[in-house]
Amino acid sequence: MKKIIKDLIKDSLNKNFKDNDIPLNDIEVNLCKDKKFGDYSSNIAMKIASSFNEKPTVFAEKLVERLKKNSKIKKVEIVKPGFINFFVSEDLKFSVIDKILKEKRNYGKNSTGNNLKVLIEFVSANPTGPLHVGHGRGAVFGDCLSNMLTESGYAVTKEYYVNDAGKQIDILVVSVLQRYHELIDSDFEFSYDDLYKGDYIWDIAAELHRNEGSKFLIKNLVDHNNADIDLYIRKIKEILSDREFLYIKKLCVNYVLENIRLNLVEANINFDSWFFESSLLEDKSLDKAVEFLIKNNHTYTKDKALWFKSTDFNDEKDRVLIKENQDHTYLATDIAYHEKKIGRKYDLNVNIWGADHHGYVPRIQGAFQIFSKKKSNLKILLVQFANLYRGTEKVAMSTRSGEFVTLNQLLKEVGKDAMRFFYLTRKSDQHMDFDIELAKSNNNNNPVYYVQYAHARICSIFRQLKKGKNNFSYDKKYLLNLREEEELNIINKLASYPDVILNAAKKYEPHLITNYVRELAQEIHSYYNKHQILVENGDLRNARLALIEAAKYVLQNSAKIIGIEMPEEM
RNA sequence: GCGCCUGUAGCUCAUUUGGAUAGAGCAUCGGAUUUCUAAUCCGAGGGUAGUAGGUUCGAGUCCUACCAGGCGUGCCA
Repeated sequence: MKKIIKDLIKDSLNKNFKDNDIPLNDIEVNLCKDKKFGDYSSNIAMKIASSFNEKPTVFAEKLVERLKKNSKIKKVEIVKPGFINFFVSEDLKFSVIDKILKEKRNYGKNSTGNNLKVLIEFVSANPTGPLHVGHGRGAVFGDCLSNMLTESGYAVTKEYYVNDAGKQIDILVVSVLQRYHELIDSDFEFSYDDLYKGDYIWDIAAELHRNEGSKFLIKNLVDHNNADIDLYIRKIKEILSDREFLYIKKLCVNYVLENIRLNLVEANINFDSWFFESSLLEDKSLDKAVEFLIKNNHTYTKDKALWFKSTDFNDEKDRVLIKENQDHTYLATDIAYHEKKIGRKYDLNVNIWGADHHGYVPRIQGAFQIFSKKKSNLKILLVQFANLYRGTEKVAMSTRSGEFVTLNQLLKEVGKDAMRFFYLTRKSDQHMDFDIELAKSNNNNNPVYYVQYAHARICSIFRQLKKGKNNFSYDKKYLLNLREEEELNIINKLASYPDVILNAAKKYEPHLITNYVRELAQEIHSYYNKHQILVENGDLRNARLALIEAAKYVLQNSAKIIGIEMPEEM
């Protein structure tokens, strides 16, 4: 829709103002909030009149005079201080319904992505425990963003980066080993400062015991009792063989990761790819990446540690890659991981991180730039935290106390649809409050049901139709019967859908879609309440059925992007 | 201290790359169903957009300062 008008303006500018270098992408066309200003407006005259030494209104006059006659546009008006307002012909408006009924599930798709390869990395939570609600927002955001970009013609790969090689995993292994010993001999009593103490640790220990019996019993394993955790880990590694330790580690990671994967599937999030940090060590990518940095003078040695000169890339200070004890930091493997990404030749890389990692951005962007040797095509999106509430009461969340609400608990309590919708109603860079009570309420407070109900009502009308003796038959000419204000409102809304998708994908803002679908539902409910669809007059009835059928497709299409169901009845 | 993010109705949030009269939901109050599902609709009240300046045809949106909150600022991950 917008494009048609844009093209018209472009055409006029090109023909009549040849000696200009107006970037044609700058032509802006917007939906009018107020009907009296028409359907669409452009501010182009106000923007560029000054460069022609003319008043915006005068310039607009000239521009409009020379607009090519077009049957799609009914009327063009100029309003001070220089808006050009377009009134679209009924015929063109109605054609949207025709288009939707033809395209069905494809309505709203666009090809701006041009089949470019995009890698979206998100969640990537350490496999040391179950996902909690803090991960939920980023997870749902990333998934919806993937859907949006797919809808816009990108070839999207969703990837989870698994940190299965660092110290945290060793701590997980040690935690499990201690529980394993307690399981075998109840006389054991360990302290768990700095270790993981969630119930799932027992489960993994039990699994280990189920599979291997008492094979890994360490006779003289003593409580680490606040001893340095690194020393404790090293000691256990000395007692067990490398193979044994690796075996237990794999078992732990697999257990936790499978749990995470299942949680995500329940939330309707499916990853295409799981990238393991450990693979960077196995295939020497880490060493190669570090060597490359050294060779190209991006590092220096200080205090027996190897530092990355991240200050060259607007970081506040330089960062350690290899510690004094010769262990690598997470930054080192992260850099190696991103080096790998470049080698995988994606046209665009998107990382979705929690906002608490924002300090990490310059480092990774810097490293990425070094390895890609050209303009960075890495986009790092930060998702703010969500505070969890039960009614007015804030739910405390701390990993320390082990008192965090898991994503799975949230899923069970509020359901997949409500959870996803809620997470997506706010702009991602905005802090948000997530009220569990509200999300699971079965009433009009809940926007998910509001939207789903609109769909169910439409379905219900078609069921009702089947019961009667009439059928729905469609012909474009029936549409001329749509004269009610509410009908035109819905048509306008339906017409703007592709622009919403386009815009949301361009700005990486899924909330535009949840907002849209809520607005559409509102128009549908208003219409439903005021007007009967199944009227006696056959032509009118068919026109109205065509309208709500089209609305149904748009509801379904947006629901698919949001990742929620659209039930036929409620 | 420094850096990043945020501040819009009583509450939770929108406001389409700066546009026309800043909009929804919740809550409050008043109405609507013999009719396709009332998980719905219609209406009312409610605003110095944190504060103060600046930029321009035009600012909630951009810039500066200050105030308030969140996060970051490890040889942690």
